[in-house]
Amino acid sequence: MQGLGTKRSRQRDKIYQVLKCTTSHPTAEWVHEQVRELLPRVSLGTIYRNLHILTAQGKIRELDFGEGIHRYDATVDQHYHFVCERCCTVRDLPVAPQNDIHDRVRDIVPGEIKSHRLDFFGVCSDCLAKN
Amino acid sequence: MQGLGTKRSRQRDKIYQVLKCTTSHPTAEWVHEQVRELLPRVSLGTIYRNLHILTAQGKIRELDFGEGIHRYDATVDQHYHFVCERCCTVRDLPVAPQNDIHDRVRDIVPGEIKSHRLDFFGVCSDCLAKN
DNA sequence: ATACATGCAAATCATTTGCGCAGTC
DNA sequence: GACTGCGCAAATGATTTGCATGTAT
Repeated sequence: MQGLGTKRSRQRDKIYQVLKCTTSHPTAEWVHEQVRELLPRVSLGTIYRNLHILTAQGKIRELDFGEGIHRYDATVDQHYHFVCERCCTVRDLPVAPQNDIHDRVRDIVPGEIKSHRLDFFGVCSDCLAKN
Repeated sequence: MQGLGTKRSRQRDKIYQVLKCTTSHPTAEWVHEQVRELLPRVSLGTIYRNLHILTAQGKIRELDFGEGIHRYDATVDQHYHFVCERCCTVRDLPVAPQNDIHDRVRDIVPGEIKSHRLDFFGVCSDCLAKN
């Protein structure tokens, strides 16, 4: 017994590649559809299993914006998100971590802050243009 | 037909009261247990239906910290949260909205920012004390 | 050869919904 | 009395898991 994710598989390789090659933040379902084009018999179970393995390996990140559906992101360095409330697209924001924010709340936090999560919500330029 | 939430019910009143009287951010399950002590026959379905009605009325807020379970909060003005990674307790942080943060990313956001969400993660003082 | 990975189908788990009855206005 | 809300049980939808078989090392 060596552990999960120790042996390669065509399925996992493809799943990772799909995530690497998109700037959207897909759902497991969408990844499934993409992988299916190369490997028509992949099951959703395999997609989920591998998304978890890749997450555990730190190669991808699992996101959740409170719609009950997980999304996945191959950009693993800390970054923020901008969520369009109209089309639900999620975009990465290339900003350095604003860790000075911790100072603003340190006094009132009953404990030790390790990290934070910052998401912005609004309407993206695409949707603005459609008005 | 006047719409949902137009007629009062003992169940909804109690659900709201339970949320008002706790500083924790309970799950629907926990609310169910509490309400059950007064009304032993309430169903989980009723809890969910009313949590949605109260949310729609703006009397409570539905939260989600990415564990697949919703949590509810009777504090509806904008505020931040501190989540203890060890005991999963969620605490409100009494800080004014830091809307100047918008300025830091406005240039790089492809659209119009309307709001943001900021959560801090770490270890709460209770858990720190247990070491 | 051995342990990990897959496909499939069945199982979970939180949440939602349809329905007939009960409560509120 | 009309319409909303309830309890119950069945349905849903995303995700997980058991199992027999396939595959990488």
